[in-house]
Amino acid sequence: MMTGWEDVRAEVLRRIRARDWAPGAVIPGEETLAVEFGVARATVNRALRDLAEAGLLERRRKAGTRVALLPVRRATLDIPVIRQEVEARGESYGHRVLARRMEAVPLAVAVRMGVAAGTALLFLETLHLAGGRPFAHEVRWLNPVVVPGGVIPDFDRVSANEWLVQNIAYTTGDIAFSAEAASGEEAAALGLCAGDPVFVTERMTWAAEAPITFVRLLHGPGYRLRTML
Amino acid sequence: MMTGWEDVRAEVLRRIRARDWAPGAVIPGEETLAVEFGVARATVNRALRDLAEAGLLERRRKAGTRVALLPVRRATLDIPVIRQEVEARGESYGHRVLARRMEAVPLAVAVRMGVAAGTALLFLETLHLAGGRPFAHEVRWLNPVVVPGGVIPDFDRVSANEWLVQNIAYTTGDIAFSAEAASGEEAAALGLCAGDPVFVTERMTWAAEAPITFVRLLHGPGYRLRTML
DNA sequence: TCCGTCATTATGTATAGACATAATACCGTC
DNA sequence: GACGGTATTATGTCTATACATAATGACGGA
Repeated sequence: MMTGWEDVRAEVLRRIRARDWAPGAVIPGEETLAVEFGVARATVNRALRDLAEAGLLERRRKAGTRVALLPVRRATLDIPVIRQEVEARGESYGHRVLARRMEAVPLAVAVRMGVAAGTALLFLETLHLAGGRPFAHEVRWLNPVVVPGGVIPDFDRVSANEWLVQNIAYTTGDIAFSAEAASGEEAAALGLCAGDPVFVTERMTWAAEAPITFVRLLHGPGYRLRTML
Repeated sequence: MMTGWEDVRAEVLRRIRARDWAPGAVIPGEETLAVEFGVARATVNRALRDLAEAGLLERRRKAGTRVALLPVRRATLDIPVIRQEVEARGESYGHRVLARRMEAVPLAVAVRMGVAAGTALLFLETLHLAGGRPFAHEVRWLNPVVVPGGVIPDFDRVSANEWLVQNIAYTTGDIAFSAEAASGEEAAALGLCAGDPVFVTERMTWAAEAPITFVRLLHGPGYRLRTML
């Protein structure tokens, strides 16, 4: 029975997979489908919109809805706070602040953050532990200007990661992942050998056009970032 | 003026960021907000649902809507066909099939694919080129059973990646990313030295409970997987 | 033939009203 | 006080209708 927008979505998806509707072809309009399925147009709209958001349909006003020719698969990644990530593995979380000082940002970071080269920002180096063993190495530049009240904690009790999520949360930003060879210092911190491959996450965070923080997070071998399609 | 669900979403987001509504706190109900904003409840619902999908609100029937305590940031990754990815960089795409044969799957792959150990699947090894230079090295096991008509092309003209998207598309699956050291063979294919860090993408694809394909994709240094928050 | 204008059309969104559902909170019983 | 059933309630969804918007395609003038 076709009672709900998820049923409509399932049936539309079935027809796409079964090639009843060929890739690139225009599918019937919402009104037509609504009549066929015996539901309101709004219900069909909800179903088709959902499939369009997933990248399987392409919709344009007046032009209609067509099956995506080369569907770009869209995966959603959850970016948890590191403590949660560790605890989700059933291990105990801990962290050690290795460095915390005001420092002139290197050029590469200044460019990424959109601040003048040589600007002094708070530099933080932290080691995240899972079950007492190194889990991730974090290097962070934090813009002290944007902190409400101007009071920045020492991050001994709450990691910068978690403190930021709770205090400057609801921001925008971008993330990039890559593989690199660990430098001598990085390797030492993570208990690896220099040159070992590390999984690098670089994240830039903004709040209302103001740069908040730039983080570079290193995970040793064995780390996997997972998601469902 | 509060005329559309995006305006409602913007205002709610503003209040969350401004801490008018504290993290963890219950916000007013849909009906209340609808009256306050002068819109229908369905409009408020659309806005709040959108923010909940983004991970900023948590909604439960009867319990109401509350501001997420530790908002898990949700990033959406687009997984394009490799040819598109290369062409988007302004480089010309090409690929070479290095191996194509029926082969018993290794245990690790059999487990991941959910087939009996030793099952013979189609083994493919491909090198993807960008501007004539190695871009990615692909190792793939493909289940020939699921191919419509049973006819599998030689993938000389169209890469398996693209052929699958067009022919067995609209599937489910999962992806994992990691950093590894290149083996001698892998390094040779990509023009690297053994032990160099490579960015590894492993993807398992299913269609209606049947395993379709397992791919292991290696990108050399310099590759970055990017997304917006 | 080319080009700008305008009617057409499919999707996008808003609305009021209704019922469904899940989960809490309350209340009575033991 | 502990327990279990039930009323209450906020969200989830559907419907019918209406208008908004964008983009196409047809038409007509230069």
